[in-house]
Amino acid sequence: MSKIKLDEVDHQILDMLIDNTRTPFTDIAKKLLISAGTVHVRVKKMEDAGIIQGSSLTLDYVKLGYAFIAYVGIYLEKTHQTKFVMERLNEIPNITVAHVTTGKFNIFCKVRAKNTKHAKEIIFMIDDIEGVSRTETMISLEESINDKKRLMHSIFNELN
Amino acid sequence: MSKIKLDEVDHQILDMLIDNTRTPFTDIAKKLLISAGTVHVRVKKMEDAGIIQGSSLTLDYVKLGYAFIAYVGIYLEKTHQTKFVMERLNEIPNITVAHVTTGKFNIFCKVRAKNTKHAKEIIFMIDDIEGVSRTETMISLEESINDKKRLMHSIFNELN
DNA sequence: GGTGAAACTTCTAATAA
DNA sequence: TTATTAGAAGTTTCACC
Repeated sequence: MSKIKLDEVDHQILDMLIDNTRTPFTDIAKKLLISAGTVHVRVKKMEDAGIIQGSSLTLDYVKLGYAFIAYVGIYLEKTHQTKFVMERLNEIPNITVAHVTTGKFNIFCKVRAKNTKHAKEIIFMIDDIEGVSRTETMISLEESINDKKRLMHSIFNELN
Repeated sequence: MSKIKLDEVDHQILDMLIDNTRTPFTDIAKKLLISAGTVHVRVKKMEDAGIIQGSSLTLDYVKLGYAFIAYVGIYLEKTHQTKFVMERLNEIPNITVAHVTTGKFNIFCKVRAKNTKHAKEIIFMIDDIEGVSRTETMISLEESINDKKRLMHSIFNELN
């Protein structure tokens, strides 16, 4: 939790690990002309500081039969039960992320499903949550994910 | 790219790796009462099949000074230059994901920024893209990310 | 398919600079 | 803070089920 200043070496380490978390520390060390022990200490420091929260696999959901993505905007009834609805949304595994938002919608979430029929079921589940007045669905026809590295580079350049 | 059937063992392996990609194969092997060699072969199989696309770090963007999230709905001009606009969006590192959608908006994207002022700059950049007619911003006041594991369990139970 | 062991590679913590 | 080093630990291959 302590404050931490990332230097160019930390940046390079993150840069390699963000692409492949299993990159051997010895490889990183070789490339950065430092020792593997140093890489180890640096990574640990960033973990302890909470900058690195963890690591996860990137799975191909399309190959797993989940090719359908939609965003659902949720309008709540006047008696805003935002917290309650957010909790219910979190119980649906197919809702990968939910946001309380300003603007048109009160809540906004991303749905991942097998197909249209399956998505319909999930959207009906959302409609059925107490406090939800109406929903508006936007179906994704094409998804383009930006490389995490690019945001990181942008962040890092500003931190200097 | 070949078809692959995931069994319970594969599922358990993914289950452990999705939480921490550096979980030693020996640990997984111990827990599943199989050999480390088997874990290795299974993981490789899933990588070769493309189910596992890769691994990445989860960074704490708030700690990195990027606490602002917004979704931006984009209306295009009649002469839909969807592809062109998507490409321009992908050049902005702060746009983490963009979707071509049905519904109100033509394109829909997620913006990660330092603060309101910074977000404004990014939204202006979007507005300035040729072919963009108008944008509508929804600021996230609260983000709730669902555990990847839960979607995976749901997917896996259906695959049986 | 899986195993177990060998050979190889990597990690990690202690010591030293 | 960083480097070195050496023992511990993990990975990967392969001959054999």
